[in-house]
Amino acid sequence: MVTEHRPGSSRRSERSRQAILGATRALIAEVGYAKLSIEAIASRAGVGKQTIYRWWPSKGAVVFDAILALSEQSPGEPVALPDTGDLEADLKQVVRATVAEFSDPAFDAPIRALTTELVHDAELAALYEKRVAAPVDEAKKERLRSAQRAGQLRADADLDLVLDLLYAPVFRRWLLRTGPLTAEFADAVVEATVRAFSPAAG
Amino acid sequence: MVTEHRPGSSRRSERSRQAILGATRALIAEVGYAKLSIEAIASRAGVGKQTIYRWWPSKGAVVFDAILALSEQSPGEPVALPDTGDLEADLKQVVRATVAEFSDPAFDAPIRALTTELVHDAELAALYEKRVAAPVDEAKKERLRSAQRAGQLRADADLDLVLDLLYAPVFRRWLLRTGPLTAEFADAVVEATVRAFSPAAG
Amino acid sequence: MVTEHRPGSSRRSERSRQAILGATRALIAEVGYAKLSIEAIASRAGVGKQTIYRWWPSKGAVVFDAILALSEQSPGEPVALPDTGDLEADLKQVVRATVAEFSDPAFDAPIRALTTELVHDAELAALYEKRVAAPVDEAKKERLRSAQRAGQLRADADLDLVLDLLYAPVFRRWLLRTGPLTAEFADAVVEATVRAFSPAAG
Amino acid sequence: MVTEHRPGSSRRSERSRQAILGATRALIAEVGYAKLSIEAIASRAGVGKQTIYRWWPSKGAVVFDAILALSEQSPGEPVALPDTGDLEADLKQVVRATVAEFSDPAFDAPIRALTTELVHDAELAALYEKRVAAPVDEAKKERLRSAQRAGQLRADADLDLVLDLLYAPVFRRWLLRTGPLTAEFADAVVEATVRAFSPAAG
DNA sequence: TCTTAACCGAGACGGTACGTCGGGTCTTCAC
DNA sequence: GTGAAGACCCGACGTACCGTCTCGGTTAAGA
Repeated sequence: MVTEHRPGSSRRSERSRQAILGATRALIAEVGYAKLSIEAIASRAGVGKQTIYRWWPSKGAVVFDAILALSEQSPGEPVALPDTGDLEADLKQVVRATVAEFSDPAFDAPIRALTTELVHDAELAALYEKRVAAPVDEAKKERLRSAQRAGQLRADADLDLVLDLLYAPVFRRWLLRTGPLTAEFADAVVEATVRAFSPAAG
Repeated sequence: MVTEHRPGSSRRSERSRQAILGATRALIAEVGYAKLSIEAIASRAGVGKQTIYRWWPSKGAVVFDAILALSEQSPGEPVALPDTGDLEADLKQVVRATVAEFSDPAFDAPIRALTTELVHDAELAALYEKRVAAPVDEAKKERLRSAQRAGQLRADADLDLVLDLLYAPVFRRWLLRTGPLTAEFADAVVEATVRAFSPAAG
Repeated sequence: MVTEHRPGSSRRSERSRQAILGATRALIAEVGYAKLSIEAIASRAGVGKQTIYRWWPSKGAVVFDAILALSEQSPGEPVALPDTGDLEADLKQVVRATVAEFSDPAFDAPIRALTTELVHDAELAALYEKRVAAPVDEAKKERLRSAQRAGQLRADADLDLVLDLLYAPVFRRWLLRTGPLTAEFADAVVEATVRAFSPAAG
Repeated sequence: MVTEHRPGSSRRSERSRQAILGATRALIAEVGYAKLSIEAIASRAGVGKQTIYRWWPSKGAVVFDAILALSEQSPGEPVALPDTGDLEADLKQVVRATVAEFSDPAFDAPIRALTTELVHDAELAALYEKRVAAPVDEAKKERLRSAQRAGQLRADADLDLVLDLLYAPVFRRWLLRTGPLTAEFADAVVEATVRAFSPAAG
């Protein structure tokens, strides 16, 4: 993957590809990202090293695909967020979900690994933005636009900024462990953000 | 360092220590964090590898000290933030300064390196929190308390939350390159945050 | 080849066969025998690897055929040696020719390669003996028998021994570079051998 | 070795050196020269690969040293050949000994390996000539000179030529397996050679 | 004339070994 | 007596080839 993967169009072995991605996920969980080696992935997957080097340019790219293969959206199937009409309640639900995901030990190690890759590889980061983040962000913005139409959010609010205010604090507390990452914290962030962009204010 | 460094109290060679930290900084800038090696540091510093292993437990710890040695506060000398009486203006000044620092190419590579270490090493992260972040955060909170006393900020505002709202968006945009990191962005974040915790609101 | 090659009797592509043998000779000359690889032969010959593996059992066998294809006798056409009636002069001529062949740089590398194969592969050596050496040796012995009839050589001389005395010193000097390989040396070897088996002596 | 080995003068580990040479000899006997790998030598010797690469430039050089370490003369202790006064009998004894050595399966594989190296590496061949062959040849020539003084050998005989006639046939039969390698063959070669250079003849 | 099966170029695959880099430990020697 | 120098064992790197195995695409027998 990394670039598009076209099933059936090449002689690439789908069996090997899945074995590699699976072994990569297993090893990240077992030994951590820093001690992950191509050699161990190949061995665990029952695959020659060359088969990895043939299809991925770097260890980071393998990790990237291994993790994305888990969360990849079915193409064309748009992400949908709850829209009960109550913006604050809906946002609390999704931010709490994010907090819960970050708190799940099964996700922690791989996502840290992925994040490390993105920090040091701008190209990979751009690909991640395009393939994963953008669709999700668009869904979130759509919910915010719905709130704008309902008069629950300033009409002139910069939606990228709103998303930053909502998610960056959660992301940073998780990444750097600078404070407790709880549902209460999620709620407080949402409340503050909604307040900041309330039509009544200002 | 990492643990306390007591100048003069041991037989440790200060000359070697400085050479190692300097070589580390130079190499991070030259070859990047990923390709930084203890051997290269020792060779560049004109030092035996053992001299590094004797005093630091890991490569991360060396990098940590190398970067901290640059920004270390003189002990006992508290950080002071501007307090003109205008909270929003004062905050814009300090957040803009943060943005400027992140935008400086000379700081970018080493800070990314340090951040990567903190992400994967909770112990180092705690030390960083204690030695670097806490004093600065305390200074920022002091400015916020001053604003509370002046009636420019809600008296019951959770100051940790306020700091998260102020700094996390900047940090995340820098780390993941998810959007432009400009003075305008800094201003917008400050305005939104101040609005969220304005005494008039809610 | 190695075993018989029957042109026309199979679907084997003569074009591919020639391309493989030619590429093998070219590569032995270019990179030497030690660095010769099947992949390189296939690539140079514009041939799939399988086509080589289909028809030859080992790299040695390909090299063997590649070199033999150069020197192969037309079947049925016996080798003939000069027979002027003067044994010593005739032998000097053929041993000098052998020395000249060994001294030709174009022959040196391939013959060393072939010799290495024969040293380590008894089966190939037997085949070489049968296909190449035996006919030539028989021609040489015929000349010696002629000399016996002419009373220039002991009637009871062991002809295999005579040939060993004549050729082994030249072969060894060439292979191990233990001394100068000149026409004078060839002459000296012939003179000593003829003397050793002179009817007058003993 | 290969170049001089100066015990005690460097930090080189004699224990590792001996383990490597021993493992090399064992593996040549077990799997043959063609399948001998540096990796296997290192593993068997309980040594890092780098320790081999640090001290030897090639696999051939290791093999060379491994075999030479067996036959190396004590420096200063000259080789002595039998001198009973009967040249032919004495020569038969030493050539028979050579035949016996070649026939010993324990020597066959390693000496073939060494010979292959010498064929393809002129530098190594020169070193072998200087370190091993020359002293032995000199001893043989001394015996021949003794025979010259005793009137059993032509005074003007080229001793290098005599040695070639004596040893090359044995060497070639062994290397290429072109005929039986027996004590009778050794005797016949000696008899012919002695005859060729008999003072009475010519 | 039309199958049809062997042969072909191509190259992916699971592997072994290469020669190099660097990790962290341990020893030696010069200052 | 410290500390630079660097040898040591080890693990992993990324590459080259090994010999096997499909893949489609000719191509030449024989039906």
